[in-house]
Amino acid sequence: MAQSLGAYGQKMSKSENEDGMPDETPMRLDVASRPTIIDVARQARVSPATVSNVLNERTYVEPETRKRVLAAVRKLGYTPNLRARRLRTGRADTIAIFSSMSFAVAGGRARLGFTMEIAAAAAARALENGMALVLVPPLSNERSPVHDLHIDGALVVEPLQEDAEIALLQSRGVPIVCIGRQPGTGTPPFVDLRPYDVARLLLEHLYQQSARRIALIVGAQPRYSHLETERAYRDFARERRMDAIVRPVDEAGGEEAGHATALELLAAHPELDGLFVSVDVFATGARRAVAELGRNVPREIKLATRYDGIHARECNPPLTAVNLHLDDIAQLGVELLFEHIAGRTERKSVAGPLATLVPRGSSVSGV
Amino acid sequence: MAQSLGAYGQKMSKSENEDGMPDETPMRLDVASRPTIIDVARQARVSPATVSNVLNERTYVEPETRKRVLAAVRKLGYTPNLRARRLRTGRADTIAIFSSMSFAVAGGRARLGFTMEIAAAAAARALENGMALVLVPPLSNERSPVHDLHIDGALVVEPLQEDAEIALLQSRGVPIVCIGRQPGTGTPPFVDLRPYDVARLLLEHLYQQSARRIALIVGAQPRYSHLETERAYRDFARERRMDAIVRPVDEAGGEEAGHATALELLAAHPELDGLFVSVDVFATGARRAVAELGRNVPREIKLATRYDGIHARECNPPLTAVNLHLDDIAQLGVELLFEHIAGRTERKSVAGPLATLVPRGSSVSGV
DNA sequence: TTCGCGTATTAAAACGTTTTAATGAACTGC
DNA sequence: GCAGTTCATTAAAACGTTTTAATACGCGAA
Repeated sequence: MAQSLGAYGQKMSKSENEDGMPDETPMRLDVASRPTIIDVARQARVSPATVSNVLNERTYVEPETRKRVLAAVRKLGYTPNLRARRLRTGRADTIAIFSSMSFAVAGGRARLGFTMEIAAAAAARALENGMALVLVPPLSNERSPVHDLHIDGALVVEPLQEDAEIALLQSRGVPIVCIGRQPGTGTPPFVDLRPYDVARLLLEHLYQQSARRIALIVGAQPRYSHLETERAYRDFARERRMDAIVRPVDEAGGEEAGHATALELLAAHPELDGLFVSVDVFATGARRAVAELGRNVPREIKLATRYDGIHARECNPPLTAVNLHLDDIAQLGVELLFEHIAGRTERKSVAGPLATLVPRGSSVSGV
Repeated sequence: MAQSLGAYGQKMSKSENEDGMPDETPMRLDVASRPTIIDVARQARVSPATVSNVLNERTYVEPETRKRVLAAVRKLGYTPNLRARRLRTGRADTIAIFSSMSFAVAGGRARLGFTMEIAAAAAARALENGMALVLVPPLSNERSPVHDLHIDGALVVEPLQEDAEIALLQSRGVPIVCIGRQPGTGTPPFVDLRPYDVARLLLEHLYQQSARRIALIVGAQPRYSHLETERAYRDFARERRMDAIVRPVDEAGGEEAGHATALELLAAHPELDGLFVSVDVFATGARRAVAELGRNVPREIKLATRYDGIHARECNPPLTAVNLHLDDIAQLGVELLFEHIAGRTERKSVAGPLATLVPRGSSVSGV
């Protein structure tokens, strides 16, 4: 049993009960300042520590005491001051999302869709767990204000092999989870987008649609998805005894680069009947090139891309792609990040859900 | 002149100078904990208050003292602990961006582009001013964690007339700036997207391309842009002695609703030769409907939409639209918000930049 | 010499939590 | 009936700043 009514009870009965005369507590004349944990403690005739213990479920507290505290919390409409809590605990209740591709620059609009789709889902997930998600544009100058951002962890979308953001975050000891593995060694934990499987899925589909001479147009940057896509393609080509024809293209070139590359490719290899263009902006450019050359899609040439974003859907004909289930991916990423923030660092990676094929008019007739 | 070397100087010379024997300061064995303002003060032989004054330029401090402090800051690599600063000052160094349309749900993808384009630009702007931008998905349940988000201000994108988010924020006294005016009375400060001018611009363009019977498909939700678009259209029709044909469509219907509405509209009014579809997803649906009816675009029917997002660009033919200069809009919004946060609440609105026409194949032949 | 007086600096309070160590009541077992 | 234990609760310290009120110094005037 609890011994009852210490100093707090005493003070309490003097200053807060029904008598109209608050004694030492100065009258609250100031504008609606929020009640503090001390106000709650007074109201419930316990110490601030007990209130804290009730709210954070850190210690066993007598059911009756707990009830008094909760009643006081409700009555006063108390919500803890996050700034104070953060100072004390050192937490930030915030995670950030980084994209190694510029959020706003041209060509990046495609990526913008990808990153932002993840960001939106991650924001929802984070908020459900009482964390805010902040958007971090790429650091421009050396001495960027990003440096004194206070975050508990970071999500990094499809990082490059030598990623400046990641290096910076690691040097600050900030837990990181990548959406898509970082190439190279010492990679941070990540959600596996399974780019190899995705590429195989799309290639098998093209083959099944009777494409027999398939070329690959892929991003030139050292991202895991690009590297694995190429590996999957080469494996596929070897198994099918198909010439491997690969064109790496700088991502910054955008649709125009895809267009130019496809033109060159089809001139050099008129026999092609399939094009796997793994970056969606390249794919819309390639589709335009095919049209200009008077080749029918999908009858003469079948096209497929990876990310089923707006580019793929709005193309004409719409592009066969895969649904990567980015909202699930984002959720997995946030959960993994929370684990690492909490110090449970066992899981180094999580496999994303199986991507599902979305067959469209660019590879299937009459869809 | 400053009197020199009080207690801080004394302590200093004992514990920190070249002698290898730190006296009372316990040896720092713990892992790289960041230097505090007290460490800096010791190093510079001043009080923490002086360091604070130097860094915040709040008081005149003797040039020499200032120099010592700055040197100490550099030497120790001191950066202020934001959590402590925020507790003391009550600031959050954070703004949020709200969209009244779901970030993630289907149909909202269109809006996702719009909101996210603004969010990306706003994030960059905010960060330059030492503020973080957090993404806030729409509040789902009554008791959402959004409630205890700590922010200094909020950006709200194209709010509805009775906007739950805005009501909540206002009740908490959070400064708000809307991107696009809120309909009704008591509207928060806003960046004017000038929807009337935008609509006029597009209608004049269609007219100039010799469309003479133009109908309007517009969002049914009470957003300022929809209301003003309709007003502009009616004014335009009256001036040109044209029948006003308006179809309000629920935004949630997405492309399919646009498609259905256009079919109905063209059946009821076969004489139409122009369609102003102000919501981009509706527009792609409408374009599909026109194609199914065997009417040529742009020869027989000219199409235009408002937001030049990916939908408009990837349509076939691409849709005539306007460049709203969302990055500039975002910048203006952030600046206006900062003013209001700082208490300078004179400016109630800012006019956005003039939208510029982007003529495309949906209204101009051979573009 | 003394008495203000302006001023650069500082001591100490305050912000509102969480956490650690202490308290003291009740209970157990001898 | 007393030492030892358990356990609910609490006092007080701590987190690292900013801000307010006080301090001590130099200087000019009386």
